[in-house]
Amino acid sequence: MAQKPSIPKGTRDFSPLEMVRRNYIFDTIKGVFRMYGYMPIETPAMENLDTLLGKYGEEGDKLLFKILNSGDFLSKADKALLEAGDSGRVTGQISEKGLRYDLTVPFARFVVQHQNDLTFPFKRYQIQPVWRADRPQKGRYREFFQCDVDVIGSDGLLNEVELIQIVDEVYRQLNIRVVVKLNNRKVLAGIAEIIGEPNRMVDITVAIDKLEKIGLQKVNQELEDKGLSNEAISKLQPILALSGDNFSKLNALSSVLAYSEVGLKGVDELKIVLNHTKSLGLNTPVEVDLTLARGLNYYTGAIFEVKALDVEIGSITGGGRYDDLTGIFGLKNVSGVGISFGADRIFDVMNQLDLYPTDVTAATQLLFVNFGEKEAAFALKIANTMRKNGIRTEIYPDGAKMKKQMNYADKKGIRFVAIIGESELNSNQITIKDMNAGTQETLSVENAIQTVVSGL
RNA sequence: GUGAUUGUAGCUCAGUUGGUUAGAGCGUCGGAUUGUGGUUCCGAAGGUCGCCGGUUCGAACCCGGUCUUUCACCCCA
Repeated sequence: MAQKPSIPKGTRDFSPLEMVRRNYIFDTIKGVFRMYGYMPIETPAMENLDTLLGKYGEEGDKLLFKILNSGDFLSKADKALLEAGDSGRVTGQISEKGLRYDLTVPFARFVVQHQNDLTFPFKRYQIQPVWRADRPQKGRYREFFQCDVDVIGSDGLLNEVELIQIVDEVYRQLNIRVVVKLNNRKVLAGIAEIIGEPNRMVDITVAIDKLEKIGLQKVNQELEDKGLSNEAISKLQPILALSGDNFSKLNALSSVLAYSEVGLKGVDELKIVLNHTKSLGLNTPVEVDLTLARGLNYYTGAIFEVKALDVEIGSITGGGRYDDLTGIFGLKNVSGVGISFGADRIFDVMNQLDLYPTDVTAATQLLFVNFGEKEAAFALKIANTMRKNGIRTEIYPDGAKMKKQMNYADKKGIRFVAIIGESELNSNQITIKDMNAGTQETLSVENAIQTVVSGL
C-alpha cells in the first residue's frame, strides 16, 4: 500500500474556496498599496545565508530554515567538527543558502544591489511567503505570507502618516475592526537614558512589552532578574503607570524625559504623526502605547502594531522605521519605514468572523448540461456567446446522466443551468433553469442572456 | 529550544477491567428516477486503530521511542 502522504509541520494546503478568499484579501491589500503609489517587487525564496544571518538576533538565526549544499557536501566539511557533533559550526560549512525569514531584509539587500536603478524615495510593496522554523501554534505557521509596504530614502514623517492611512483603508475595506498601536523607539531609548541604564534599552523594552500580559509586578521582577538596579526600576514606575489619552500621555512624557534629547525627539515625532492622523479623521483609533517594543532590533523611530478588536490572535500588522538597515549591506544614511500585513492571521480573523462578501466566493454562474456530441457542439458555441456577455460559463465535459450533472451544478453553487436537448436543438432555443427558484423556461439565446444577467 | 497535549473510515467522533469479525453520524459512489439538483428510501465501497519496538497466551486499550496536532513559555505576522 502507498504511504500516507503528508506535508511538513506548520504548512497548509489551500482549497479552491480558501484560495478565493485569500485572493480577496491579497487583492484588497494590493489595491490600497497601488492607490498610494507603491509598486510591486519580488525576491527569491532563498537568499545567501550571510544575507540573513545576524539580522534577527540570536533567536532569529535559530529560526532560519537552511538549505543543504548540493553534491557531496559532507566531504568538504571539517572532519573534526563533524566528529565533535558541533552542529552550529558545521552548518556554516554544509549550507550557504536559507529560506527568507521576512521581506524586509531581502528588500534592504535589493535596494543596495539595485541602488543605481532606483528612484528615491523608493516605494515598493511585496507579497510573498516567508518561512520560520518556529514551533507552530494558534496563528503561527512555519510558512506564511507577508504583505510588506515600505518607503526607503525618505525621513519625512508623512510616510508614517501614510502607512497609518493605508492600515485604516485596508481594514475598512476588509471590514475588520482594529486599533493601531503607536510607539517610538527614541522614546524608549530616552527612558533607558533617564533611568540611568542607556545600554539596557532592549532588556527594558522587552520586559515592559509584557506589561499587559503578565502585570506590573512580574515585569519589575523580570527587570530585577536581568540585573537592573532598584533605583532604575523605581525611576521607571511613573512611566509604566502613564495613562489617559494620547496627548496627556505625551505631555507627561515630555516632562519625564526633559533631560533626554533623544527622548524628546521621539515625543515630538509621535505628536506630529498623531496631529496629522487626527486631522485626517480616520476610522481606526490610533493609540500611543509605550509597552509596544517589538522584537526586531533594527527599528529606530516609529513602531506600529495593529490588533484586531474582535478576535484574540496577536498582532495582524506590524512595522516601523529603520534608519540603517541598508548600512549592513554597505549603503549608509538611507532611512526607511514600512509595515507588514500578516495575511494568514488576517485570513484567520476573516474566517472566524465570516467577513467575506457573498459575491467573493461565486465561481461559475452558468452550466451547460451535456447530452451528447451534437448537443455539446451547439452548447459550445452558445457558451462562448455567454462568456462574451460577461457570464462565467462552463460546459459539463462528459455526456453523463442528467442527475449527475444537475448534482454537480448544485454542489458548486452554480445559479443557472442551460439545457440543450433535441427539442431545443430543433427550435434553436435553450432552456434556462434557475437553481434557486427551481423554475425554468425555454428561450431564444438573446432572451436567455437577459434572464441570466438580470438574475445574477 | 523548554513543558504539556492529541492521533481510530474522506470528516466529526464512539469503542466497557486488555479477549473472537473495530462501530455510528455526515460525506462519497450506485440504485429507486433512460431530459431535471437539494428532500426521502434502499444498497455498497472505504480502517497496517499515526509509525517502530516492548510487556502479554492475547494490545485500538498498558509501557518506551518517534512523528503529528493543539496549547503555554521564548520569540513573533
